[in-house]
Amino acid sequence: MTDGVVERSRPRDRILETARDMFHKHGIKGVGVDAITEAAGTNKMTLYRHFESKDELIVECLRANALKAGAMWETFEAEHPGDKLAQLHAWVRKAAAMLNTDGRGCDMANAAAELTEPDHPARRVIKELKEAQRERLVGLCRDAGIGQAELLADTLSLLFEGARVSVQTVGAEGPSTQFVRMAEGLIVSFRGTAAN
Amino acid sequence: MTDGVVERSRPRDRILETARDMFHKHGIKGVGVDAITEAAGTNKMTLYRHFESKDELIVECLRANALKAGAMWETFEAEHPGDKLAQLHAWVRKAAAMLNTDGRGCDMANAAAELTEPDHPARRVIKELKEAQRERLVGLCRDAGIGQAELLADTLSLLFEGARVSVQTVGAEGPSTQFVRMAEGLIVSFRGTAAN
DNA sequence: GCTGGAAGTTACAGACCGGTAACACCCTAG
DNA sequence: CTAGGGTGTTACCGGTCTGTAACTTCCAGC
Repeated sequence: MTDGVVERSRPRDRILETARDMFHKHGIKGVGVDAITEAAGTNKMTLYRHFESKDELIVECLRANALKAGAMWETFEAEHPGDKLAQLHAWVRKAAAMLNTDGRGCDMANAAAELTEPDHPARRVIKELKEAQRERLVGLCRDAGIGQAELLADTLSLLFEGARVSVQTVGAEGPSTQFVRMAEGLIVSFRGTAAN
Repeated sequence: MTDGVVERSRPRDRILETARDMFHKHGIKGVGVDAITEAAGTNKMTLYRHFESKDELIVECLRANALKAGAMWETFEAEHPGDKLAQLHAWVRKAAAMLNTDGRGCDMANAAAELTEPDHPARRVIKELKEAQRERLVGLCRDAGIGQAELLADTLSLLFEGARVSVQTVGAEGPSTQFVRMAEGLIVSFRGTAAN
């Protein structure tokens, strides 16, 4: 499971999966289409039959990431049915786990750092997906009966985002080790405020 | 003041300044040495007489950035001599101002996102500079008489880091607008705890 | 004015990039 | 068995990248 994702499945799926993995590990500009197709056990022509350009492949990878991340929320609901507060704590634990298992930051944030052209197709997708992500967290906080749900959600989300870049810059032993403590403290503090 | 920093000064300084600006705006892998030297009003040979490689130029740019950021702290001390709490609030205001004036994130974080090779010379420099940055903020919190200075400093720093990536992904009208509110709230909250 | 070093110029090497053309192959649906 | 679409192969295009060689020009200090 290094870079060679060569299970037998349809070429398009292999390319998408391999590209996701390699973009995540080596950055978007750090990976060429040749390297992707080779690792996916196929060739460049096949890639360009399924994706009209590398940029479209990038966009598709980001969407696939978001889809996978969306599935995460469903496990929260499955593990704590109806208990929105427990689901929020599950989110915190899940976020902390990601900090320890993955030294690279958020793919969307990394992509935004790399793709600086203001009209790059990936930028609107990133914005769109990040806003959807925020809506979900806000909804969770609100349903958990927390006053100022937006503020808590935004704070937690900035904290997590910051923790991910911190892991990327100073490593997993830096300030990100305190993430759970910070997040739990915030939740307690916000629970104290009236839910008017 | 777009990309053409061609004031008359020594070529090395012009190259360094121009590279800093262009790396910041377009990303490291998004800028070639030819483009840098042209914008700096010089040529490639001169660049390679002063920097042994692009990687070394990158490292030097990061160090120059940190130097400039270090000067910021001195203005805090100059504007609020001895009043460490006021300096901490000045840091919050300054951070918020950066969120609104600069749509790109932290150069070190962006560089870490782009330069994925684990032994890239820039990575150790980034870690070193980020740790120094943290020490400064921790010191400020401690001198401001705040209990759990490390935890507050880390929280503020993760919040700020997260706000910068948020600006880069969803824009300045997203969650980052709440940064000052979050930060001030945290400071108040930590001031309440005993300084034992 | 002369000299020596810094800076500019041109050309090039070698590698890699994204993307395409033309053609051979294989495998499955009919 | 056959037809046809998906796939593989090879070669190529034009461009860009970092880095270097050889040479000229400029300019300050003596």
